[in-house]
Amino acid sequence: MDKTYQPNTIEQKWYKTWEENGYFKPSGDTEAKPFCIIIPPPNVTGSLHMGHGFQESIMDALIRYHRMQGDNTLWQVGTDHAGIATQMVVERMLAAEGTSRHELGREQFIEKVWQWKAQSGGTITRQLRRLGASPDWSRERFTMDDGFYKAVQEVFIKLYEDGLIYRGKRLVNWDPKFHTAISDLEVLNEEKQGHLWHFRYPLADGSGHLVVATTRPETMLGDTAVAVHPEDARYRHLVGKTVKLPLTDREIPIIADEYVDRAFGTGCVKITPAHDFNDYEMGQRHSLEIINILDADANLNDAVPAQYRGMERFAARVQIADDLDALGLLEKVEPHTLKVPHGDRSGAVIEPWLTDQWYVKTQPLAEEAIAAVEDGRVNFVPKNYENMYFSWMRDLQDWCISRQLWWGHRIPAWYDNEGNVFVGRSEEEVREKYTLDADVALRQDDDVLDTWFSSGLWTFGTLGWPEETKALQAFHPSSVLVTGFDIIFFWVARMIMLTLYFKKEVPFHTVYVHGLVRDSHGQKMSKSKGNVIDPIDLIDGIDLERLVQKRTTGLMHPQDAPKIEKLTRKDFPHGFSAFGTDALRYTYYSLASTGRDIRFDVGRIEGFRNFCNKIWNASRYVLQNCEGYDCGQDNNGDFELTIADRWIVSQLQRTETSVRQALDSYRFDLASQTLYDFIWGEYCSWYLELSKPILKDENASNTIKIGTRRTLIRVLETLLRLAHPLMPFITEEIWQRVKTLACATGDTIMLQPYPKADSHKVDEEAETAIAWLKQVVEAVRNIRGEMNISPARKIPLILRSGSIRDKALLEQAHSLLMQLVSLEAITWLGAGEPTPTSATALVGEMELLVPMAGLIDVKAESARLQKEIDKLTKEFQRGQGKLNNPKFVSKAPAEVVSREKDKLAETESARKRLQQQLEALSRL
RNA sequence: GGGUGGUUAGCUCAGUUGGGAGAGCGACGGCCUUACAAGCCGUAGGUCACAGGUUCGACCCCUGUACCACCCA
Repeated sequence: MDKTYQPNTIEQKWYKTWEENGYFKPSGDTEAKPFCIIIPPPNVTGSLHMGHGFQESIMDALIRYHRMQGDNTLWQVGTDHAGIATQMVVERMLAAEGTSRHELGREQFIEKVWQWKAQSGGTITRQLRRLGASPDWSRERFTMDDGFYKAVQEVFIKLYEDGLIYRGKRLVNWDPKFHTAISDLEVLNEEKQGHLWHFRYPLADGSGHLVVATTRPETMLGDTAVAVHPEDARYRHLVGKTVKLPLTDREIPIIADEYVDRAFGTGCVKITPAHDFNDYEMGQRHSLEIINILDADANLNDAVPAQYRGMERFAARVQIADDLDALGLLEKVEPHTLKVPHGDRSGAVIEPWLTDQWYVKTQPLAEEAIAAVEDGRVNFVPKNYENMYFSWMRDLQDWCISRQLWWGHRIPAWYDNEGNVFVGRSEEEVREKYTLDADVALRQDDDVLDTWFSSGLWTFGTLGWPEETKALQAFHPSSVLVTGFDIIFFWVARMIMLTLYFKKEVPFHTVYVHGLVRDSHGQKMSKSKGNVIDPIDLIDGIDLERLVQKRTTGLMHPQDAPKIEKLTRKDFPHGFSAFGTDALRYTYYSLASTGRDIRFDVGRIEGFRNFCNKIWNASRYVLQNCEGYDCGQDNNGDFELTIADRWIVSQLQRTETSVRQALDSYRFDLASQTLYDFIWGEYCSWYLELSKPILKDENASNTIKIGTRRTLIRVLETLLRLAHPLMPFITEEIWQRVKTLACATGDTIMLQPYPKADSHKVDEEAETAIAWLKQVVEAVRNIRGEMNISPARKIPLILRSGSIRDKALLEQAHSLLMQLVSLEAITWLGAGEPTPTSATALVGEMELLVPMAGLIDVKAESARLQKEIDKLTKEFQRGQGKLNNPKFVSKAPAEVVSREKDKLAETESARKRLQQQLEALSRL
């Protein structure tokens, strides 16, 4: 093995092997438990960001964990056509080429999109492979492939036939940039500083005026009423009268409605049913006229007086305010903060606009979907997301599913010239179904479906539905959905609704919700902030100049480049070294505590790269000492286990239990921590060191040496399997080298059984023995360290006042101790023998003495002792305070009290001994 | 305005039935020790946001406050 761990040389090699050998496919074992994860489909033309990296790493850990447990495991993979996002990208490309989709026409445009997909569609799946993700690539799906389109059609038609999809003219959220309707969820409300204008509307009878307050003066041209609260004494007498709407020749009524907030503005509001959701509702209640004054670009249309026609909406706002002012109708303008709706993709200010759209009636679907979570058929992890889900589901509006886009699933509906609607799989089927003559002209709906409509069918659509396939039978419902909280409404809720309706079962049993990946300062990663980290750069490494370049090119606001460059140079003065996939994945896991966002700190990935290196080198040590030797491969051979062997095996059992427990409860952070502690803290730091004296000892028996090698190699082999779901590459690379020595068979670690604790191997005797040994070692090391005794220098150790147990333990550990702390001799001081002046430490009742002659400075040792004594004194006082409290003694459980008493006695005894030692030193 | 999560070492974070505050990174001191300097050994550093309450005992449970983040209206 190379001396240093080089991830790049092993990762791609193993991935290729795995994929070529079909290891990612389900075992197909129908007796085994099924385990299935359906990937949240990334945008087909997208590229991997930190959020993906995190999410895919979690899924892969679960998949590998279950696969190793022998489950019939499927990770279903696929990509999403991402309607708006993809169309936007292609339109931008066309614009750069000086053309547009309208010039190309629908068919050619869609052809262009497919070309773009063919060209850039492989990026994300290639990157998934770099992460070590192990989905069954042979089953890869795309939301626009033929089979999936069939599922989408079936669902649309069935819902339509069942009366759950309808077409209607309503106010929708209109995106004037993309010229499409969008759903409520795709609208982001941003707080903005604006104004509140107060305008006078003259009463038609000439008896005065009303003052209305509005944030959107331009819509006044579409006002069809003025509303006041029915109990508002200021205005009650005016209800039923009319006002003359300024700038127009219309008279509009004054109405009373509970919805009016008396405290807002003047308590009089203008009502524009065509351009405000609340006003629309009120218009319905009062049968008001609806006057649409905007066109698809959100410019004023021909329904307004001539001088405003064609005017841009925000220009019109200023103009109308000015004109009213000129007429003396502007009473005042106040600063006002308001929520302005924006399209999540376009960023354009959204207009409520009256159009014909398709809707899903959600309430009947929601009821069952709520019940499924209430009764535990679907569980959220962490649990508190269920409340978020409930509160949204209980207040669900109908879902607008039509989009005025070209890229997507075209709505399977046709119209005749009279505007009658026919829904079916194709024009032919529609003609047959509705017995339409050949001479009836039919035209298909131009719109496509919301991308989330098709994503909603993802769990069963990818498995072959509407065919009753074997995969569908075996793997649906899926086991776990791994997703971010941000798409619980967009996707999770809709999947639950649609799947329950069509499959009569839930799409998944568990929803694991992870947090957002942020930068180390807690900022969201975004191109415009220039703080994006590309996971691939962490794997392969990138130098500072290339990183700066990457972050500062293609910016929406090029003027930010210097700021971004400065920040980048400050945060990452050396760019990133090539940390490798395993280190990256391990970092994700270590940060994956539930219910909070994660701040990605590059310092941590370095630590885990070092951890990989540690495993690498430990394995080198083990192999050096095992290859070519008898490691007990012959299970019947003679071998003998030392206390250290029994101890590490015992610790391994406990680690196996904890890691499994952590993975079963989605605590990847705890799993990674537990493994790290065991591998580095116990196996490497202690066990490998403990093995050295034995393997080097020429007097040690062969059976003991075999036992040690056997333990070295078998514990290593086991921990590789234990770690494999988290760090697939390095574990495979090393496993291939150790498997034979450890008597494992098989072609890949991927398909080995996942380690399971054997409670018979838990050995408390060995654990106490090694715990004692560690205490002694640490006490001597402390003296060495504090006294600056060179590690190379051998020192004598004298023991005094030990118990029979101490003596027995020493007997057992004598030679190990000699080596571990580099001693020249260990001697027991007999009763009455003179004590040399020494540095002192305590292990229980036993005193450790390191004679000072030539080694130790009295002053330094006195200071060290004093520090120890101070610590003990504090502890003593704490304990004494507790025990002096009669309430504690009478009310606390007896075992707590007695533990406290023992502790106090120990502390006091230790303190006294050290005190004596200190006094002895001061007499010198 | 309603809701959720958070506040623990300089930084990033653990801390599950309430009973002596932990890790990694960073800092400081010492080591090229035959697996590993991407390492080893040692050390320092915390009124667990604040204020009350419950309790013999609170980082943990309850109430309130402040600040941060996010969701919804």
